[in-house]
Formats: sequence, structure tokens, C-alpha cells
Amino acid sequence: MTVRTRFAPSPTGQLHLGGVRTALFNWIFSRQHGGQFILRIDDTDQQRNLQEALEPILDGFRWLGIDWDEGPEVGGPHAPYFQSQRADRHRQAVSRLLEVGAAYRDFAHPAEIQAERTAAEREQRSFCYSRRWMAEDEDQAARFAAEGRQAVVRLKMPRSGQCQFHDLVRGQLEIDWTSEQDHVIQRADGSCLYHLASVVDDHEMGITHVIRAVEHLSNTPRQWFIARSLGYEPPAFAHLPFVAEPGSSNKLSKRKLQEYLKQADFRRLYAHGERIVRALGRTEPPDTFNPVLVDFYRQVGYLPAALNNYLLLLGWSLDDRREDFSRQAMLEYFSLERINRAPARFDPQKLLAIEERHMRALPLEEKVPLVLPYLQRAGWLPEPVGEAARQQVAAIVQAAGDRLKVAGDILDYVDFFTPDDQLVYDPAAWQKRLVKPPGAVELLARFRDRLAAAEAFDPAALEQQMQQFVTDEEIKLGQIIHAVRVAVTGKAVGFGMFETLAILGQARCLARIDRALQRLNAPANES
RNA sequence: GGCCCCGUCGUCUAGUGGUCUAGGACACCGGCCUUUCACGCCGGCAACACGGGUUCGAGUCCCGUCGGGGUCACCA
Repeated sequence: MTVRTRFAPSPTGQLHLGGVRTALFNWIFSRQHGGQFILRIDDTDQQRNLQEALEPILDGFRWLGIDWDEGPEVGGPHAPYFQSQRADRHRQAVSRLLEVGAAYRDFAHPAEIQAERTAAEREQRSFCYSRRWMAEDEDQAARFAAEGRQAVVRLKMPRSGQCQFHDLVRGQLEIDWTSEQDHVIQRADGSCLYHLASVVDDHEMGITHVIRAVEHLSNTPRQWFIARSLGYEPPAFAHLPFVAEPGSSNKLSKRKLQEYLKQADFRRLYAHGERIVRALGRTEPPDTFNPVLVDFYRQVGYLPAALNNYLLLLGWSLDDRREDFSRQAMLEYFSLERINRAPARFDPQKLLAIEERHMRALPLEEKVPLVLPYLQRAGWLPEPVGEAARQQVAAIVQAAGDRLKVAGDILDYVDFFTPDDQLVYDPAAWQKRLVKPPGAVELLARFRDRLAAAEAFDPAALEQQMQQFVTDEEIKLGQIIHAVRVAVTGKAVGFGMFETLAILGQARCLARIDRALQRLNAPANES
């Protein structure tokens, strides 16, 4: 039997972290069994702008490298892959359910059902529909219809015994049928409801394993009943724990962004992203720029492999030491049996830590192309990047080293791209390193002359140059290096000093130092 | 409220009756390295929800309590 799994999002225009985690597990499971992963769109007829709402979701999957064998854009032998286009099949299934007596036409008004429900509540017993307006045969149906009543189709659920099924994550489950209701599967207008549609589509698409969030656990008995009544062999089920929000056990929700922002770690995650997006000159509305949504990480420049890795660890683990999983390793080691049953909290700090590890492992030549689009979108580099600029960016990325945690972090190093006469000085650093220390200006001026005379301008030579200067002047390294840093970058912190000077090059270093000296010698213009 | 699920450091987790004075990772704290920042290295803090059983022995099995969550639609 070929393993076939599916993910069935409704086209909302957004890809939720919890959703992709589910999709990822489905994808891995099918891939490691040499099976297929199917994408089905659980849309409804009312859906407008389907394409617009679908595209971001497909983009998200593509970005993460979760590819689908059948579904939108690629088609497949079980088309259509849009639930709204499968209505005929759903109706046929309803007819069959009616034929075999697993469903009935119910002529009750919603208000009448509601009345029974409240009565049950009042008497403190669990609600169980009396089936008073159930049409046993055509005659009865005609009588109800003559009263002007309209019929929906309800499942005729068992009222004794238990539904027993095996869950690949939770083991054997037994649920009393009495706790179930006669769920509506078809409305009066003939349209079918999700549970019916889902079971029919899964079966017709040959889905063997339904791996989904635990929210659906309580839906399983009715789906199991539908499948069995239709003569299907129910698929294997695996219910994943949900992804919880930071700081509580509630389900992570995209709608609660404002609340999450009160939490320190989450705020840091968001602020980091915001800093990057701002540098690009954009202000993103919270409905798309939201760390609960996958797109956030793409915009900010996380590595898809890192996000995949983190999501994998949300509810699954291999053993007591291994945490880093490449695409290959995921396929090798993943198993449903090792999924945890308890909900896993989303932890921004851990995500960042995983991202850092992946970034560190990435060779320079792969980092540069990730970073270039940010520089271009910020307007710091021309659209076709010349070889010289490319080289310089590579040098910056190299010098940045571990400081570059996400691709967008490159925007922190604006000072390499600003014209020499527009460099902005950090006031505190300027004071501390240039104005306050006695003799700083003179030292800087003398070091400037050494730089001007320098023949080699690579980091090693520059370091030697400065060491010599320190010896000659009988000062400590700290007395000159900080002054140079502020003069040349405007900031108190940055890359290694000599790498920085080398990247800038002799001419720009001199220009910047000269400008700083000029300002230092003209107190009226003090920065 | 009914039904269902879950409960090991702050967080993610390892743990399938003895090797658990409970291991790892992230975070946090201290130290080292150091031209700043970041990295790295060393060390530290820190958990079996509680109560009963079963057993020679329980984080591990059973029952109960408590706590948290999910779900109870003519939504998907």
C-alpha cells in the first residue's frame, strides 16, 4: 500500500505556523515511505478571490520546500483538488448514506432543535436529539414538506456502544457513541458540510494516513462512522498536539498578536523583524507581518531549513541529544511514534538559536545571494550588482560572521553603504572615544597619516600598522582603536577593526577620518 | 457543564520498573577569551503537579485529586 497523506488548508491567504507544522509532518511521513503528499483546498462556494487567497499559501510551501505531488497547479489523477468543485460526489455520498440508513432527512426548524438543546441543559442531561422530525419514509417526508418545512440530512449515529479506533500518536481510543450527535451533513440547499466532504475526498483521493491537529480528535468518531457507513476502510489517524502560545497553554493564534507583544521574548522576535522591514522602508500591517504566520520569517530572512528544523522539534524529538536536522536527516529519523502528546509551546528564543546554527553552517557563497536582495530593496545597491560590489558584500558578510543571524541583519551594516560625507555618528560614542580622552584627536590625526602612507591595506597589514603605531607612541591599543572605529563607522561596536578598514579601503577610510577630524577641530559643529 | 486529551528544569525535551544523587538543548547567572559587539570555551542555577496503591524497588504501572487545554455549529 502506498502511503498517501494530505494537507487541506482553507484559502485564508495566510499560512499559520501550526498549520505548516502539520503539513510538514504529513510531507515527511509520505516522503519517507515513498508515498505521495497531496494538497487539497478546502474552500467553500462563497469564497471570492480564490486565487488571491491561495497564492500566499502555496508560496509559503514553496519557500519551505514542502512540495506536493497532487493539488493546485500540478493537478493529478484525483482532480479536482478544490473541495467546492467536488459537490456532486459529496451529494452522491449523502444519497448512499440515506439508502443504507446511516442518515435521515430531518425536517426540524433550527429553533426546534435549539429548544431541545436548552431543555436538556436545564435538566442537566446531555443533549440527544429526539428525532421527532426525522422522515422515516417518503410519505412522512411529504407530510413535513406540506407543512412548509425544509429538510437537512443528518447522520443517524449509533446510540449505544463505542467507537474504537487506533491513533498512531495516542494509541487505542474508545469513545461512547452516546456522546455524539446526529450531525448535519447536508443543508437544505443541498450543499454539504465539511465532515462529510472531507471523508469522501480523503477516500476518493486514496488518503491512507490522516495526520492532523488534535482539535480534530473529537471529530474522528463521526468521520469514522461516515467512512464505515459508506463502506470505506477508514484511514489511519494521527493526532498532533497543538502549538501553544508563549507563556500559556492556549493554542497559538494569529489574532492575538497584540497580547503576545506584551511578552518579552515574543516582542524581541517581532522587534527584530520590524527593524529589518523598517530599514527596507516598509511598515507592514499586522495581518501579514505577524510572527504567527510563516510569511514573517520569509520577509525577515530566516532560513527555510531552520524554520523547518524548529517546527520539527515542536512536538517531536529523536533522543536526548540530537537537535539539528537537515532535510535529509528529517526524512531519515522522523517517526510518528516519537511525537509527544502534550502541547508544545512556541519559543522565539529557541527558534532564533536554531536559526543561528543553520546560518553558521552555511558557506559564504550561499549567504551572499541571500543578503543581496535586502541591500537592493533598501536601495543601497543597484539592481544588477556589479562584480566589485558583490565582492565587497561578500567581504562584509564574511566579517559579520555570526552577527548575521537572519539575512535581513545585513541591514544593520548601513555604514558601509553610506557616502563618506553622510556618515552619522553615535553621539555617546563620539563623546566617549573622541572628545573626552585627552589627546585622542592628535593620536587619530597621526594614525591617519600612517594610513595614508600605507602600502598594503589588508587586515593583517593594517593590524601590523596599528601595532607599530602603538609601540611608537607608547600607548595602549585601546587608546587608538576605539577612536578609529568611531571616526570610520560612527559607532562604538562593529566587526573586527582591521576587517572593517580593509572593506572600506584606503581612500574611504582617510575621507572619513578627515571628516571626523574636521568636526573635532571645529567645536561649533560638534556632532 | 458533558465528553475527550494532556501534566519531567522558565521553555523544548530524554526517560518504556533498578544503571535517575533525573541527561541534553535554549534561556538565565558567573568566569575565561578579547580592540567593541557577536562567537567560542569553562562552570552554575533549575524539574518528575499532589495523594494513595501495586512492587524488594516507581519519573516509569493502577486509582483518585488538582491543574491546564481541546471540543461540544446547518464553520473549516
